[in-house]
Amino acid sequence: MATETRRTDALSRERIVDAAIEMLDNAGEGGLTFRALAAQLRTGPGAIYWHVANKSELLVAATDAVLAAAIPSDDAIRTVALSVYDAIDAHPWIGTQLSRIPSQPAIWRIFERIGRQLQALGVPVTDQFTWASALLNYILGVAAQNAALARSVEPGTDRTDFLDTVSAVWADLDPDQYPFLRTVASQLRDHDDRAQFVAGLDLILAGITGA
Amino acid sequence: MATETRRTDALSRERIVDAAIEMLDNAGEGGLTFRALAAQLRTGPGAIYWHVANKSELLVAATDAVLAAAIPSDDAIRTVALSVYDAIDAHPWIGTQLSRIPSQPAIWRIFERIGRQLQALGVPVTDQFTWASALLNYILGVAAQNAALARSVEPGTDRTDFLDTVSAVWADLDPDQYPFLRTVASQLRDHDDRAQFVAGLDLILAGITGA
DNA sequence: ACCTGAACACCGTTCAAGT
DNA sequence: ACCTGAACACCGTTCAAGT
Repeated sequence: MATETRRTDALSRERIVDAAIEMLDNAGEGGLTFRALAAQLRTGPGAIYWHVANKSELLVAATDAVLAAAIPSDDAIRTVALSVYDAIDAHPWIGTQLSRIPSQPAIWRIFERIGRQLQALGVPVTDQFTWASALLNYILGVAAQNAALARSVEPGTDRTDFLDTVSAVWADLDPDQYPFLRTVASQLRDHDDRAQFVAGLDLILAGITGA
Repeated sequence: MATETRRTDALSRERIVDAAIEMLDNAGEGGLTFRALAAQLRTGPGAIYWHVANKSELLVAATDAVLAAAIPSDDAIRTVALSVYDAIDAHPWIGTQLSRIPSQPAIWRIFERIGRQLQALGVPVTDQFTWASALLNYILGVAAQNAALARSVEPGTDRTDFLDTVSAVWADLDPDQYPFLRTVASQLRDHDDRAQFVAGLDLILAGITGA
């Protein structure tokens, strides 16, 4: 059995996915190109296709890798939820990915932890599946939504400037048509996305424990 | 003042957006092409750029048009929520769009209605903004997530077949690692996405009225 | 003012040819 | 078995030229 000397820069599915994640983080979704990826890995674009079927599969693999690494061993719903939130916040491109291909192994693991916690909370068996789904959907949906907002702000502009602008527009809307938006316009400027995420989560948890 | 005879097939932003929506509905996101759109409108691809800045703006306009048409005059949160859900269900491509560009006029209108309803429910002023955000995020996030699942199933395969497959995978998972998924595997097959959406919504509303 | 359509600068993906 | 990179079939977008 000959021991094989592996060159450290040998191509592998893992190295490809890692490089893809790095490119997505640095340059966003538009920055991930098979030509650029191949250049980074010092090979031709065709070589990648030996390890990965196509770009879609590569994006799924990248999303799964990031999420899998983010899920904590702790089962507490708030901990799991915030881990997922922070992971999507750090890798905003995952947001788009989630609304493209669901039911990935990493998502199953999140669902498993939420479900177990509901069991521990004494939730009736008939409600466990539905309520765990509500929590999972909330976590993924809201995190993705927030990532979208973060991405939509042009790299140059400050987040505060952007919120100021929208806030000003709200404050100027027709009072007959948009009384509520006018009322909360000032709150938009200073709101904390993460705290708001937790507040909504707590609302669902309150609904669960109150039942 | 000469009355001008307008040809019915004159190009306009509205006609372009309508044609784009039709192509997105028929062929999905990949089916919307400036060349195909131009052919449909019996013109060249360059003509579209006179009325629309680029593809991104066109997608935003299409999303906004569909959502604006879907929002009912009724203010009830459940009615608004289900209208949005059904609109995204009918035009799944909106799901991806929502997690790309937020804060569109149509979304403001939804937010406005939710907020007004919370005021009518007697929610404290300090909680109105946060809780309206939680509801909006839930509605958009979950609807987008469900649309993704609907789209991910290949046109040929039946939804039931797909859920059967995932259900079988869950039932076969390691009992030590995935006790919960194994328990609910059978429920996955027969669950109703829309009912589940409402159940989660009611959980949030219960949390709000219980506070 | 508005439309035309060829042309530019890219893509993802394939595949014969290499090692 | 794995890699190479030219080539194919597309894209979004631009722009000189027309009306």
